[in-house]
Amino acid sequence: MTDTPRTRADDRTEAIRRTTLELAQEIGYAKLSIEGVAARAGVGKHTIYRRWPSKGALFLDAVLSPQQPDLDYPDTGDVMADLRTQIHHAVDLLGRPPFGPLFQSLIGEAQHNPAVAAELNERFAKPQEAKTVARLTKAREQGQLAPEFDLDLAMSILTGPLFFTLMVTQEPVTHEYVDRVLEALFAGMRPRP
Amino acid sequence: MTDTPRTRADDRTEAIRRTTLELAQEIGYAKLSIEGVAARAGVGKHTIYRRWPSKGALFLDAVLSPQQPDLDYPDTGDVMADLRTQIHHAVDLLGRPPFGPLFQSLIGEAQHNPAVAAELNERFAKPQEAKTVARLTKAREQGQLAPEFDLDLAMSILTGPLFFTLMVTQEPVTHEYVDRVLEALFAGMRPRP
Amino acid sequence: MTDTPRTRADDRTEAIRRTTLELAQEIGYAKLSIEGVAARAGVGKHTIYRRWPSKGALFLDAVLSPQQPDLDYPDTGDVMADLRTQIHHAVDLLGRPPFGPLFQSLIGEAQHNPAVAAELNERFAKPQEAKTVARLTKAREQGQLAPEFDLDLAMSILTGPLFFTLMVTQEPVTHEYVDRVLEALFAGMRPRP
Amino acid sequence: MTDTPRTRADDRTEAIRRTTLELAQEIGYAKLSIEGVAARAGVGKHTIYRRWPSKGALFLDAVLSPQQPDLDYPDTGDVMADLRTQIHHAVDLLGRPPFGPLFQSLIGEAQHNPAVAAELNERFAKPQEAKTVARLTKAREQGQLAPEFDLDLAMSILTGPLFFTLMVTQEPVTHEYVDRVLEALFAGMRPRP
DNA sequence: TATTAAACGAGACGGTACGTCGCGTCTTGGT
DNA sequence: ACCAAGACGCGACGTACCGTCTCGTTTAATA
Repeated sequence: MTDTPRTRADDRTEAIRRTTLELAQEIGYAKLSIEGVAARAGVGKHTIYRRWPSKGALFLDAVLSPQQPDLDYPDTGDVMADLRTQIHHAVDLLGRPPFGPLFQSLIGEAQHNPAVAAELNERFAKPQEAKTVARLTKAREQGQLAPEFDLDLAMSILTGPLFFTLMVTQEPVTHEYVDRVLEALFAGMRPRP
Repeated sequence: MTDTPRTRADDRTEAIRRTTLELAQEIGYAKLSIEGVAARAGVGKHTIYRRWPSKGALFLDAVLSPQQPDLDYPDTGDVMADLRTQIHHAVDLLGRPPFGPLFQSLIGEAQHNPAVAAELNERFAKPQEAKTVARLTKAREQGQLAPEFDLDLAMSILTGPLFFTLMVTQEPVTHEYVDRVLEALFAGMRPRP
Repeated sequence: MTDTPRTRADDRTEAIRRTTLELAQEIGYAKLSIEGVAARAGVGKHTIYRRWPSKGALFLDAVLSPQQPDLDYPDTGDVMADLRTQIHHAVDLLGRPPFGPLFQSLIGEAQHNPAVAAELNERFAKPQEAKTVARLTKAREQGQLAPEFDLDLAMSILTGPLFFTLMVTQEPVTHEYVDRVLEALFAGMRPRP
Repeated sequence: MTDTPRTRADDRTEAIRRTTLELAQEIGYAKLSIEGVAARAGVGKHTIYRRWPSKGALFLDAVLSPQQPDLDYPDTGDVMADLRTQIHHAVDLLGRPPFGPLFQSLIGEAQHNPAVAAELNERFAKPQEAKTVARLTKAREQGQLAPEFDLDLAMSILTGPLFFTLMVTQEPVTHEYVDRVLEALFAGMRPRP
């Protein structure tokens, strides 16, 4: 019966994260400031700097802490269908408010700040990759995937197109679009004999 | 016999762009400031603000102006080989100093600044897509591509994995890695009958 | 039959002076700018700089040109009454809008700008002093003034108190107040035997 | 046993005042800038703006703080002699470097800035007037002054001429000139019977 | 009358300073 | 002893004018 003792420090940490998210959603990451978060949270700036080294780190923690965003894989036995379902979820979460813009800013920040990039990788990309690889491994064992398919490339190939659209062309991504991408990836570009 | 009249204004614009690139390479985009560019270029701040609305816009223009980065497609008749060559070039340009870090920052900035995102699209993504689609169209006509292959997806599928690696996982991208991705894309994930 | 030929240059000069006065009355001397005058007058900045070396000089000219402010002395034969009348006029002109604030700013500017001070002296103070001395000389000859009264001091003594009130204490100056000052100056501080 | 605790804030305030005076004496009030004071004092601009609302207010405080300029009245029993002495002191202080130019600029600034005018009055003109009136009251009681002499006018009449000369004609003021003015004020302009 | 030089409007330009904002560090005072 | 509150040095922001400097375009006086 171990209850989590919820220290005062924990409460404050949580409050700061919550305020950060609120503010970021209201005014955007670019206009977010530690000064503003401290004021809104009723907290001294020192209390923030004691916990996070930079605005980027605070933001990343605020965005990734609340929930490990639910991007787990279903397993219905049909890998193509499961991938489809999962990527639809991903698109819904990452491509739409309220989470979408936060996530977009987070990746933007990672381009300027290596520490943020590293932590983003550790806390988001790698776990996600692990899940993907696990699901694909199973699929391959069941013969639903080409046996020579290179699992190291899984994330790049499956998620890369999605990110490209979200971040470079910045067009809205629909389920239908995702389906077309998935279909193309499965079929391959090479003409069938 | 059209001579380019090279007005004084043009010269200054060029000088500012050049200085911006220099400074960005020395200290990085994050520490770049309009004040700093103005000082180094021996130019009043207003002269910069008269031309570009923000640091991001200036930086984008400085990065994209010098040369339309040479990412044209060769055409040897073998589309797979040509794609390989072109993507190798892209990786060499976008993934390595001096251009790589600049480009990375540029995409990062686009996540915070819609105007930069739009111009990045207009001046970089769309022209590149047009070239890619043109090359693939030809290949499809010659039967080197599955006839049902969806060309609208071309950029996402071909370039997406590359961007994902450069920007999310931020691992170095080798020619060998690109080759494996390309091979997978061509073959498809589906097991061969 | 000399008509004044009113060249275009003269017209422009006049237009700039007029605009300067207008603007000064609207926004105050402190916020007045040559840039603003040029824009309002529909005139290039050069055209102003060609005529006046500084904002102060322009302002002085604009304030003092329109009319030699009518501060002439009446001569009814009674010097005390005439001084009274004249100083009432002076107070009405210098102590009240629209001219009062302009004049106040002008003297303020003269404290920072020697050229303005010199011209203010030449065009305002000295002529005024000449008139005063002339009137007092006549009065002394007619025995209405102590024969040993030192005319060099006339301006300081007669006008000084007025300026002090207008510029240092900046209280409103009434005719009644002026009368009391004049009476005191005439009577002297020394007790009568 | 009250010791003055000399907080850090007090020290900084004093340092800024001192620097302001220094700079003003070196380059003049017109070229003085808050930026310059901050740089010289090794202080952030905000630290100045937190204390004074404008360059004028800072300057006034810097000029008037160091010492209540010693313009007290002696009391030898002879009011005429005492006034003479005091006004000589005033002329020496206000009409000569280093204090003279500062004071002149201060009054100039008061013409543009009502807040400065008000504080100048409060901290300089009114206290000075109080002293003058006190001394004259005593003199009147002792019969050295015309019993009907209007003490409300004292400052205007005694100091006005001095200010007029210092600020409008801007001629140097000598002790001898002051003496002549004083003599005239005592005697009055009216011819003796 | 046609030519030409000057004056002109417009406004770009290198500067300086403005007053504001937020950074990350350091003090202070209250609980 | 910790913490909110916020002062502090600093650096950059974006703006406003300064006084100088091209630009074409009138305008008027000369050839």
